[in-house]
Amino acid sequence: MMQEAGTAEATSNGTAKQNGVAAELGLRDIRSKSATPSSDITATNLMTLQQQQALQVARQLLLKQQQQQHQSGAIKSPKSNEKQAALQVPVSVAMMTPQVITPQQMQQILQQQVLSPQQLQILLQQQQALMLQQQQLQDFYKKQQESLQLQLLQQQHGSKQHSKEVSTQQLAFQQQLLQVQQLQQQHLLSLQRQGLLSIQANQNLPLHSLTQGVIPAELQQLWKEVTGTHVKEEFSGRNNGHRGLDLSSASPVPPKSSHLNQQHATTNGQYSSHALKRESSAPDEHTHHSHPLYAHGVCKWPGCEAVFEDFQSFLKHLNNEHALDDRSTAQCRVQMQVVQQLELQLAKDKERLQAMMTHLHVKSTEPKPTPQPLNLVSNATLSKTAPGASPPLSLPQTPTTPTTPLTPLSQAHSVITPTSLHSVGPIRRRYSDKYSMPISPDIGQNKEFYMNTDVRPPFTYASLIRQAILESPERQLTLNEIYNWFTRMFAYFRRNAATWKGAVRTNLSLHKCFVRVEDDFGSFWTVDNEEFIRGRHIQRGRPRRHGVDNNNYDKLLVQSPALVKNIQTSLGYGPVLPATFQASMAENSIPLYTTASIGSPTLNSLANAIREEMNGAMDHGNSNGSDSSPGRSPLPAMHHINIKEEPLDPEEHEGPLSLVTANHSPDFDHHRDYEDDHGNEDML
DNA sequence: ATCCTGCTAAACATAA
DNA sequence: TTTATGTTTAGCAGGA
Repeated sequence: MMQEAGTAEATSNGTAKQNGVAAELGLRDIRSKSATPSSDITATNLMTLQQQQALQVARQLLLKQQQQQHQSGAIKSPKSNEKQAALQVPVSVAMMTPQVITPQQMQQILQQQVLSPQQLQILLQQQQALMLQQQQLQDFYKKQQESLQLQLLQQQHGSKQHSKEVSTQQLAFQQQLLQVQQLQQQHLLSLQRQGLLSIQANQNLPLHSLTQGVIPAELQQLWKEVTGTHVKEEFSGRNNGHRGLDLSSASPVPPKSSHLNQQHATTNGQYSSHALKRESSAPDEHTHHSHPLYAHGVCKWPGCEAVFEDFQSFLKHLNNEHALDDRSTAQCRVQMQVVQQLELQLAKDKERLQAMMTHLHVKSTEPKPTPQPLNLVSNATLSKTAPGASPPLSLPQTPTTPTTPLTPLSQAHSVITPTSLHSVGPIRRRYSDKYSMPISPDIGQNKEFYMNTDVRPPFTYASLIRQAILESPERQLTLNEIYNWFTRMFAYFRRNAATWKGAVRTNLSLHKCFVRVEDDFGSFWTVDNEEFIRGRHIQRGRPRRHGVDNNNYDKLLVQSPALVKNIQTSLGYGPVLPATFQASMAENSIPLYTTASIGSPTLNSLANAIREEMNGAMDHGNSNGSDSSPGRSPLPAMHHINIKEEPLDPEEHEGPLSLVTANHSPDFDHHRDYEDDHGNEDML
């Protein structure tokens, strides 16, 4: 798996939790058999990883040498399965973690060998003749598929960024870099390999694989050919095999390859469309049993994994099962999209990186329009321990190439100042905490960023939930829809589902601003903006009595859990204050940030108005902004709704405006009224 | 240091 | 019984 689903995600919080459940959501589909550490890499891990990979590559080379010796003479009967197997590991490893191996490293590694580069070159060529062909095909293909799926699903989980010393911006930068590197390296490696391949003699290129790293235009062309020309070709009884698209007609063609190789040699890793075309027109793709769709005796057609004894039967299968029909066409299209997606992603990320680099170098004070988190930088992994790092100045400003994973850090380090951003993301900084700042603008601005980057959004769950609900056409969502929104909008929430889903549920219950409504079709959640403004915090429930404070409460409650509610009730209301007063207290007890809305309706209105304004469009229809509004969110007119929960919560009325309702009887939801206790508590 | 708040885990309840 | 959905509480950690 690209990323260990269950890995205990060190939450910024420190409460390291490991829900093995993890990532069922976004990852569910990714069941690649090969583990790729490509993501979830901490900064430090990166280094070790890098080293390991270097070793792997080196090992790989050694292996090749050995084999070479044994075989004296590069004969390519890819039948030696053991060798294949032997090589398989290193190769795949190298491929799987391309993002860390820079060309320079490769070079270095090569040079470290006992042999001269030239020798190595030769060796490599021969070896490639032996192994790489199939190997590469398979691995690369796998890799492509996996990464694609991964991207589609979770748009790459950048790094995990546990380093708490880095500013959030740095992290964003780092992530960006990683992403780009990943993509670039993928590209690079593929090209590299293909380049190597192309050098060797007597080998025809796995054309199909080429397409995987090719430019969209090329793909387009290809697709055109497939969809358009192909039919004709079929009729003509000729198979101009288009890189794996020739399946329909792929008739066993008599081997003859040398000529083809020539072409490869000329292209040598460079794939001009021209070259591709010429190559593709060569009808002998499967000559050496090296059909791109056939590896290790298995049909590599997406979704197929049929096993075949020999190449012939595979071809038969190919023609029968994967002929040019709707299904195959669709699959092909998907594959193309996959590739295009990758290309696109790469282009995008490159651009983004460029912008970031530029920005950082220029130290421009202006916010860049780049998709990096604008306002706040999220990042959950950052911690305040960062102070040390905060004075970025100190760090060496080593100019580095984007290819080196870590450097960007230092670079970023040196340029990014905490002040440059709205705030240094402490851990998960809640964006909307102290101010009912709508998160929508921020989300909007950084939408793409959050969608693609595995960073924790700096918003509280409550804010996010609210956002999700308000974004919906009906301003109401079922729990499941809320889940979906989370996963859709944030890469971060594509894993550890059990954790955040639980948090979502908890928040829904806990915050008064979320109102559960039932209709004929089930239940859904709406937002009471009024409440949201007032005190989005633990309104709903009992007083917050845990923690250092409120010990008395704890004691009381602990003694008789069963009586908790009663006790609280009596404590809260009875003894202390008149109901009316309590009501007002309740209002006041709401955390300070709501001050504006407490007390006078006027103020509240004002606050509300402001908020409305800030929120812009998204609020319309909801609370009419009136203080006295039933508060109960936008009940959809269409259904028969039935607000289950505290339909007419007393507080509702007290609302901002006041002390009125004081007489909430403990009848309905005792605990609902406990905030009053809370208020009292404060007094106590 | 204290208090407030958000997050997470967990226990528990309930309905499908 | 299992699963999804809700509710409530405890404890931890960050921020003011």
